[in-house]
Amino acid sequence: MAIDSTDWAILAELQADARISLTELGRRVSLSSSATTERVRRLESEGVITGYRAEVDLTKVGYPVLAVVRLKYPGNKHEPLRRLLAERSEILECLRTTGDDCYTLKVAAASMPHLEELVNELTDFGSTTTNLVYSQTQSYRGPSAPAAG
Amino acid sequence: MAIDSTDWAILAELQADARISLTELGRRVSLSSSATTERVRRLESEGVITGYRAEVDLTKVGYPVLAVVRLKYPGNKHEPLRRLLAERSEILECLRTTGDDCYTLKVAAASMPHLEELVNELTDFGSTTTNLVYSQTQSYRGPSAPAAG
DNA sequence: CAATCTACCGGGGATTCCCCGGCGATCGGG
DNA sequence: CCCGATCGCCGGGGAATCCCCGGTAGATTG
Repeated sequence: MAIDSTDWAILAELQADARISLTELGRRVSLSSSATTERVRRLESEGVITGYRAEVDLTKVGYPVLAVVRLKYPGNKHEPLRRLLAERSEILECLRTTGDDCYTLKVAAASMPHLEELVNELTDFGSTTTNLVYSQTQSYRGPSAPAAG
Repeated sequence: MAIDSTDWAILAELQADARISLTELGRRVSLSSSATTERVRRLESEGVITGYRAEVDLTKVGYPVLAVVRLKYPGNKHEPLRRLLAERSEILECLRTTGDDCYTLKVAAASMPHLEELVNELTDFGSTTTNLVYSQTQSYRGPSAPAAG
């Protein structure tokens, strides 16, 4: 259950490159491949590692427009919204938060008309605030080991 | 350069599970392993696939508090902020956007005092708006193939 | 039609994965 | 102290996979 420094090293390596072999991973964290395999399997089965994802350049696959949309949704019926999220793969991320704007979404669109269409669909649920993203100063990264203890 | 439906199938599989073997990937997209390998290498070298990341459960590694922080930063000196982003691994994501709040950050903290400390550091740069995240309705996903054309 | 290019397939040696037994350290009880 | 149990780790061997090679079918060009 507890995560020691070796586990953190494994997590760091797999967050940097999830496709290295278990042999290479073991080499980097100074462990045999079988011990490494055992630890990775444990981290997976305990739900510490929830999956391995390829990271795709949105611009190169035809979604050059990235926006943050905040949704103020006064109602209480969240099912239709969930359905929209499932249908619309352009909605990359949806966080339900405290505060006035109860949802914060990250949306990828192929063009401004496409973005407009997406925002229109969201506006059915409440008032929206849309901000275009200039750049991703810090591309997504996962957690790393705490400084001490 | 162009991305056909087979490429999209490969991207979908690798976004679902980036650690499957190239043989298995080829099986799923109905291609030989060598043709699959060639396509994956091309997607990597052209920058379509930018990397492979393990996805980690933040709560299970000691960061149960997730927040969206918007930063209104009137100045023009972005270097100190970039340095903070590099130092502070708790800042998972940082988007520079249009609008009044020119940065939107996603922050993971071990506790409320820890979050307070992080927000304090950000407040050095400008006024902040912090929203705690209840739940991640849509966990992060990448793009998928457009409906038609 | 010949030459060329592209995308694909199949093969074989090197590498890796996966499951097994065994070793050393730690811990609690006799 | 000694024993038995447990845990994490190591090493080994067969099976699967990776990686690089040549070869083939279809499209394009001259």
